[in-house]
Amino acid sequence: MPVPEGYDSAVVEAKWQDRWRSRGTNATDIGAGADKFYALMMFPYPSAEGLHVGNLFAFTGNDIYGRYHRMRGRTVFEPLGYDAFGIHSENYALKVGVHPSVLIPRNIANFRRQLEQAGLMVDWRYAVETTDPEYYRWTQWVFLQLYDRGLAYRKQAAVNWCPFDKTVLANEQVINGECERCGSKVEQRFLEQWFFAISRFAPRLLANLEGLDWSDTTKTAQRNWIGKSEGAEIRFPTEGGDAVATGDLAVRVFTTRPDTVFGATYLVLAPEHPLVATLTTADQRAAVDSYRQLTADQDLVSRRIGTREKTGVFTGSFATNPATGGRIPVWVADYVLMDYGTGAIMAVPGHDERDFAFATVFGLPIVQVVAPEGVAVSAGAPLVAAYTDGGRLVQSERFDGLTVDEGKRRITAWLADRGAASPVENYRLHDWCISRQRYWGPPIPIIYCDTCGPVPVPADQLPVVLPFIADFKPDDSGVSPLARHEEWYRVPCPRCGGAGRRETDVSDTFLDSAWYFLRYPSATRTDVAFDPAMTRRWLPVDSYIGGNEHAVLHLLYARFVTMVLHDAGLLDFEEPFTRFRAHGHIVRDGAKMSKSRGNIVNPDRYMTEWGADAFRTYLMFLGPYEQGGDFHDGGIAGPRRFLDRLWSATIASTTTGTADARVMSELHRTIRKVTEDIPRLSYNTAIAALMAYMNVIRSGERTPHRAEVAPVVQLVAPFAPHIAEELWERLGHTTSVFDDGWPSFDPALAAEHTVTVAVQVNGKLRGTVIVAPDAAQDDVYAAALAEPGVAKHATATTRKVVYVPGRLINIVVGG
RNA sequence: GCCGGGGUGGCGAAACUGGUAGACGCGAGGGACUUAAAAUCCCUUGGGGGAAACCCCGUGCGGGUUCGAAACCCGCCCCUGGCACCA
Repeated sequence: MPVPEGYDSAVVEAKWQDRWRSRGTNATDIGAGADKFYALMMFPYPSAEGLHVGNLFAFTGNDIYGRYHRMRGRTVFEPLGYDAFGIHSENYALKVGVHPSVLIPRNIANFRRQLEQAGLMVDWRYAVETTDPEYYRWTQWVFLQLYDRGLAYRKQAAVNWCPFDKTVLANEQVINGECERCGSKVEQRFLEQWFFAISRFAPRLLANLEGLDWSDTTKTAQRNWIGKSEGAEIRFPTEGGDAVATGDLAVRVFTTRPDTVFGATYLVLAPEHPLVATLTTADQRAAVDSYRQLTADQDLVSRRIGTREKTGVFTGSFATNPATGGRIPVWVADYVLMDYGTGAIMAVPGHDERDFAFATVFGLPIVQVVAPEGVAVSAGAPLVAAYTDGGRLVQSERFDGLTVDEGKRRITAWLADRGAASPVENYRLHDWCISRQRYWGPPIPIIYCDTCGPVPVPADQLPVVLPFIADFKPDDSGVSPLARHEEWYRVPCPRCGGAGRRETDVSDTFLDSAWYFLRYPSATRTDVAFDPAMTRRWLPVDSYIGGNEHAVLHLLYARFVTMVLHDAGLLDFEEPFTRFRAHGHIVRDGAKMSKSRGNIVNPDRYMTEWGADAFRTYLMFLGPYEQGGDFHDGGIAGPRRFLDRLWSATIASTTTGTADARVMSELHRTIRKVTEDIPRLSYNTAIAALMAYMNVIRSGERTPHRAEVAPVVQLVAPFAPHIAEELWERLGHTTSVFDDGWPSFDPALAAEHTVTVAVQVNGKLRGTVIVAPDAAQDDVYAAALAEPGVAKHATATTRKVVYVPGRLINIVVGG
């Protein structure tokens, strides 16, 4: 075999990246091409550290999928952009003392360089940057679409407040109840903030999941997050406090266990519950007020994750249990949350762990009303713990003996007849707070006017440009950074022309990413957010790939925004992502690769040393794409050697004579394997099959025939696009390998002529026989017994024979 | 605590729908080529026993179902990601 010219990845990759640019190979004709395929990848946050191996792993997997579909004849659109607003950029900018408007373009340029070096098939003409006013103008427009439909509203909500820095903190900036920057104790403050009414869409968001081709883990995560629970709302009339009562003084509680109402021995209201003030008696007022003050002062993080020790106070008033008619006390405790259900519960300490703990601390009565099947309960027997399992009702008067499920139905119906209850479905999903008291985000397009109230900025006045503020650090003034920019802050009211003030909050980054996939095909349009025709053509997204850390928030918000725009008549579909697959994560030293863990690896070095193609192939070979893999420097030599072999085999291949029939049969099996593995994202096994085939065509240092290697160049192309282009050209083609189709396999050629059948005796492997794939059981049985190793063990009478054609024969002998 | 994902050679992993466990790669050992080295190529490589033929053991642990289990069922242990008083 002649010594072939070596494979110089640097030269090949530079050459083809140039060619792709000059020939527009990666540009999609989004207005024309047939059989569209929108291959979307979650866009990255362009960090200052640059692209890391984890990003590249994710992008490469999407790129392979996109390139594969292109080779199969579809018009593939693979756009990419940058999610560059948000607290990460802002905090980093503060840390290094460079303004984010300077930092971000620099980071984006670096990302772009790295992404191009990696050989992604991205059509950069449609790149989007969320920080570009031409983009966030439409983010603001999306806000107004929600506002116009009554889906954006303001309400008081708690934020973490640092009294020293005089600023709002995100939950992750609160460490052990203290400000991460100055260490002072963080408090709760109530601010008017903007919310999107996503909870109204909870039933639809849940129901639509059914029809989506998404990773099961992601769907499960969304279902849990939406958190539907069925139960009843039950009214407990109260006697009121001392004050002369007006209005309805009944406490409405939500419960999933109406069957246990006979065991409800007290009520608990959340500290923020509106009835607390009315129900509190003069005797208890001081205690209740100070308890409410205490919970109000606590920061959100401690309130949420804080100790599970139960605290609370008695209001002094009583309610009537509508089932027993008994008089039960009404308490206030922070273990009841105002923003779930009705903000009040009926406490059943016998059958709820939290209520049990509370009742134990405060000496409240505990009554057992459910007992395990067949267990008798005497009224006085104390429970040592809450009994939360199923069983039959006891001490529940006429309902005794019913199962828990029957009890739920019958008791709810019984109470409903008397106007004391109604069946209710409750959702855990909360409305989406989009206000951020920050600088680095798109301003919320609202102007406050003393006479007109909040007025939306008219669409033709968008964007509300984020003003340049050199010093955007929070200061002692206690106002949002944007409020300090006087010329920007003071504007005339769009409605009456009077004095107005701009909203100084910016919106959540999740809003930027909740619609970016709609923007890509229309990224070049300055007159609309998304062009109707282009949107009909390209959406919904055919394949969306991203990290499962966005399984709930981002994916849910994107679905919500799409649903709203659909209802507004702006989109003709209501689910944006037909198919979604979560990729795994690259692990290093036993932990997910992430900035916070400080174990990130910059891919530049590897791409320079081994080539982008080898590095891409290596990353995909590490492990199953949907599970991720373990990054270790050593392994990359294997994929690189594979490409070296592919190179030399292709260069040296001959056109004289004919291809070896057995090699060709193996080739067709390999084509089949790779063709089946790529759509399943089983990239590691596809690569393994290609490597195994290379071992076959080169075994015994034979010179392969061109027909044996040419299809391999095509099969490798999605993984290692540069070398594939180069070899394809050297094979005499003038068009891109990505426009020359995908090899098809011939099932007849791929079929095996003989198969090795495992022979077991009593389940233990005792030999193998080589037979035709469709050999009859009797023939295989005879052949098996002719094997000495088998005959030796199969001496007793054969009782049974199990034959799996092409696989195995198991001879069961003896008695 | 709850909900996912996982546990297979020295290492990363493979195994279709229950059918020869360890494909493919890394590393390691041996050999060829070379003055030598690198590169490349070939062979070996789960553990134990045996001169060999061959035998036994082996997919986190303990049971079970089955002709047959890495895969299914029951009960545990460990690692990992997310959620977190959701009534």
